[in-house]
Amino acid sequence: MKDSKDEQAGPNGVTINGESSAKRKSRSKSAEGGTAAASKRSGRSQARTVTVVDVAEEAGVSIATVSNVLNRRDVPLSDEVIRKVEEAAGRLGYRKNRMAASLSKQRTNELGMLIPGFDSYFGKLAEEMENLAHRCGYHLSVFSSRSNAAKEKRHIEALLERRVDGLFCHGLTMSHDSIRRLVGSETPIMLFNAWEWPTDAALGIVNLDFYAACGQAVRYLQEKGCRTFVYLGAAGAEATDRQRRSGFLDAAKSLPDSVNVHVVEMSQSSLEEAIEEIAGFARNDSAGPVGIVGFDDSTAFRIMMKLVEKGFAVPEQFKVIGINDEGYARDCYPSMSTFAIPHKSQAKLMIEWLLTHLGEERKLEEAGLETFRPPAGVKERHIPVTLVARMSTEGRG
DNA sequence: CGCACCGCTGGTATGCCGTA
DNA sequence: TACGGCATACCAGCGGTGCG
Repeated sequence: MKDSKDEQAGPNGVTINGESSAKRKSRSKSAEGGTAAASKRSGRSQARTVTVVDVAEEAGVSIATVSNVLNRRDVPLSDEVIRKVEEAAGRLGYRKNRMAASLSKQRTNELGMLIPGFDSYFGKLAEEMENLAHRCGYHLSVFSSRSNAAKEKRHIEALLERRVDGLFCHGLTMSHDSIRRLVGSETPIMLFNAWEWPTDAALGIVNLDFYAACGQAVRYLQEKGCRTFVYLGAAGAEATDRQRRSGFLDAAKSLPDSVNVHVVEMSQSSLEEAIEEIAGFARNDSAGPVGIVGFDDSTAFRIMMKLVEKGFAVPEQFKVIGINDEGYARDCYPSMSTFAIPHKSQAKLMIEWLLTHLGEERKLEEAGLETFRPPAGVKERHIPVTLVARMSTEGRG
């Protein structure tokens, strides 16, 4: 569909010298009873930017018609008027004043997003979200907080001061009560990767299902002949770790009693100490290979490389699975099995959920997206992640 | 002097009514 | 039907005014 708003943008700083008659007319009312401050302000704008008033005058139509042409294509308009307004806007280099429009509509068409950092998965997710938001006529501002509660508060305050129409936040470091007090009820907030968060803290929560993934990893390793299972924990990551750890441990409970299950706390021991401990499992526990599930790719990768360096065989003695599907998991040798994160479907669901809530069904449709209304009472959705099997569990083919 | 209150300002969107 | 014209709302800050 043709979008006049995209075409009318002119060179920045295009100005009109001297006032239009419509402008003079509208100003004259206040100027008569005007204050000193008012005349000072009007004197300041010797060169001002192009407004709808100028476009209306240039096109020979009313301001209402300009507004209708540029914003409301559903009102009856002749092709001739549309053409005249679009040409006038183009000639003058008219650029919509978002601040004024927001003031009038009580909508800024701005969305805010808070992520822990721009690296790997979060960067990809933010980029996808920005693309989708743009397609729907929204602008997305993304801030990174490095999981620092004070920084989170500062960024959220800044976004709320900009009157964003909605917020996307990862599982924050700040308390649930703090975010509720901070955001209030006026601004809808979508949480993502917010495990263990109460569902009433947000409009909705979109979580990646790492619990199921870690359970799947255990069963998959069992099928591959593993009799010893190790989870490489990152206790410092709190809820993120707890979700993966409980998925691993709960799945391990359903394994036969003869298997051995261990958790190695990576944050509490050096890499050498961790390798020593893990190597011990291979010697002591069983004749089968040891299955290792890492908290993430980075953790799994460091352990796998160290095992190879020490002369252990991957995947014959140790089978390793990470989480995140970082580029190096594919490119290293042996290539590492991992879980791919469907950041595109996660981003799509979050945008669709929030914009449906904002009543933007039409924009979603125009952008080729769908509306999303969760069933009554449902406020949390899980996005499944996909196992990508590679050499570290499958062998060298 | 300090304070409270009022009116005005910026630019746009939109509803309603009038008119050709 | 296809416009024009007008009024109003939106928000935050500033200046003016009146009062104690």
